[in-house]
Amino acid sequence: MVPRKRADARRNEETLLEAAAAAFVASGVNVPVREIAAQAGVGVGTIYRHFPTRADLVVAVYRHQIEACAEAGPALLAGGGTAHQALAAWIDMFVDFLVTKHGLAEALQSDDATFQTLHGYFLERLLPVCERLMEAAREAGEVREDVSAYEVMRGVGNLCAGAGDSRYDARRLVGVLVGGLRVSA
Amino acid sequence: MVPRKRADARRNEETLLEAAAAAFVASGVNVPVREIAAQAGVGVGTIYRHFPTRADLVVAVYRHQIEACAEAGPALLAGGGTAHQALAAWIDMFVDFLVTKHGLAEALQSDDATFQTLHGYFLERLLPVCERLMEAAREAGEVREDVSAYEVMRGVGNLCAGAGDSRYDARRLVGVLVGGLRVSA
DNA sequence: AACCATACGGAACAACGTTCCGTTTACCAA
DNA sequence: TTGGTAAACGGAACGTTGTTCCGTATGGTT
Repeated sequence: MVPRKRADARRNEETLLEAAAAAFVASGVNVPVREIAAQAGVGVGTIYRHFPTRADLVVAVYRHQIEACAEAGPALLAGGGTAHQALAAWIDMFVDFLVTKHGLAEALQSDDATFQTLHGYFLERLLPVCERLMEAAREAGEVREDVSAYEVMRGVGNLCAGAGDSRYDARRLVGVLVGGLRVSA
Repeated sequence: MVPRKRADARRNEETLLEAAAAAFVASGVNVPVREIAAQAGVGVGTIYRHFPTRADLVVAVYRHQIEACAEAGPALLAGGGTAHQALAAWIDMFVDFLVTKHGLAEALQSDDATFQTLHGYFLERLLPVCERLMEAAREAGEVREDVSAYEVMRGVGNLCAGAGDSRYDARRLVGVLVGGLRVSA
C-alpha cells in the first residue's frame, strides 16, 4: 500500500542530492538553501518538501559514507592487531570523513535545533560501533576506564572542527587524544 | 591631545558592558544585539559605535579574565612542580574560563569573519604564554616535540565546545589530551 | 479527455546583523 | 546664562538568511 512517488518528485530528489553534494563541497554544509535550490533548478519549497530540515539533507548526502564507517568497525576488530589499534584505525576513518566535509564537524557540535537530527543520526549509527571497540580495548586493559565512548566521539568530532587551518593538524591532535586514552600502566 | 569622551558616552559604555555581561551569561555570546541594546536601554546604533564588532564586545567583557590567565602562566612555571604539571595547571585554568562562558569556545573556533578579532586577541595574548610553558616542558623532555602550542590551544578550545552536555565532561577529555602530550618514554 | 491528488515555484514572513541619518545633548566659549 | 557645535544617540530601514504557505502546474489514472 505504498503509493509510489510521482516521477518528477523522484527526479527532483535525485537532482537535489547531487546539487546539495556539490554545494556542500563548494561552500560547506551551511550553504544557503536558496543556493542549493538554484543549483538544482528548483524552488526552495521543493527542498523543504523533500528534506524538512537541513540535517535530513546532510544525512541523505553522506549516508553511504556513514554506513561504510559503521561497517568498518567490526571488521577492524576482527582483523589482526590489538583492540587499541583497531580503535585508533577506526577513529582515523572517522576523522578522514569529517575533515573532508567543510563545516560538518562544526554542525555536529552545534546546539542549533536544526542539527539535532544530524547529531542524533551520527550517534545512533556510530556510537554503538565505538562502544564495541572501546569495550574490547577496555577488556584488554588497553584504555582508561573513566572515559566513555560518547565522550571519545564528541571529543574527536570537536577536534575535527576548523580543519583547513594549515597550522592545525586535526589528525595529529586526535592521535594525541587517542594516545592519551591508553592506560599508563 | 586626546579629546576626552563625553560623559554620556562613557556612561553608556559602562552600561553596555554590564548589560552584555549579563546577556552573555543568560543567553550565550551569540545573544541578539537588539537584546543587549534593550537590556542596556540604548539603541543598537550605540552598541555599534562603541563596539564595532561583536568580538570587540566579547573581548571587552572578558579582558580581565583573559589577562589573569595570561599572567598565571609564568607564575605557575615559577612555582614548584614539573613543567608538564605547570602546563596542565595552566590549561585547567583556561578550560575553566572557557566552559563557564556559553558559546565562547564555539565562537572561538568559528570561521565567521566577525570573530576573527576574537580569535586574534586570544591568540595574541595567550599563545606566547602557552609557548613558554610548552617550551619548558619540551626542554625537560616531558612532552612530544611534534605538537605545537598553537595546536594545543586550538585543540583545548575545541574540546571545550558543547560543554553543558551532562554526558560530556570537557575537563576530563582535555586531561586525556594533555596526558597524551607526555612522551611515552 | 478529464479529473485530482501530488508536487512545484516563489512570494511572503520572521529573525537577525548592520548601516545611516535626523535628532538630541554635553561641552565650551562668549 | 546663553548660544553654537561637534559628539553621541535612537531606531527606522536595508540585506541576508531560514521557513511557511498557497495558487498553479502536472503526472497518473479512469
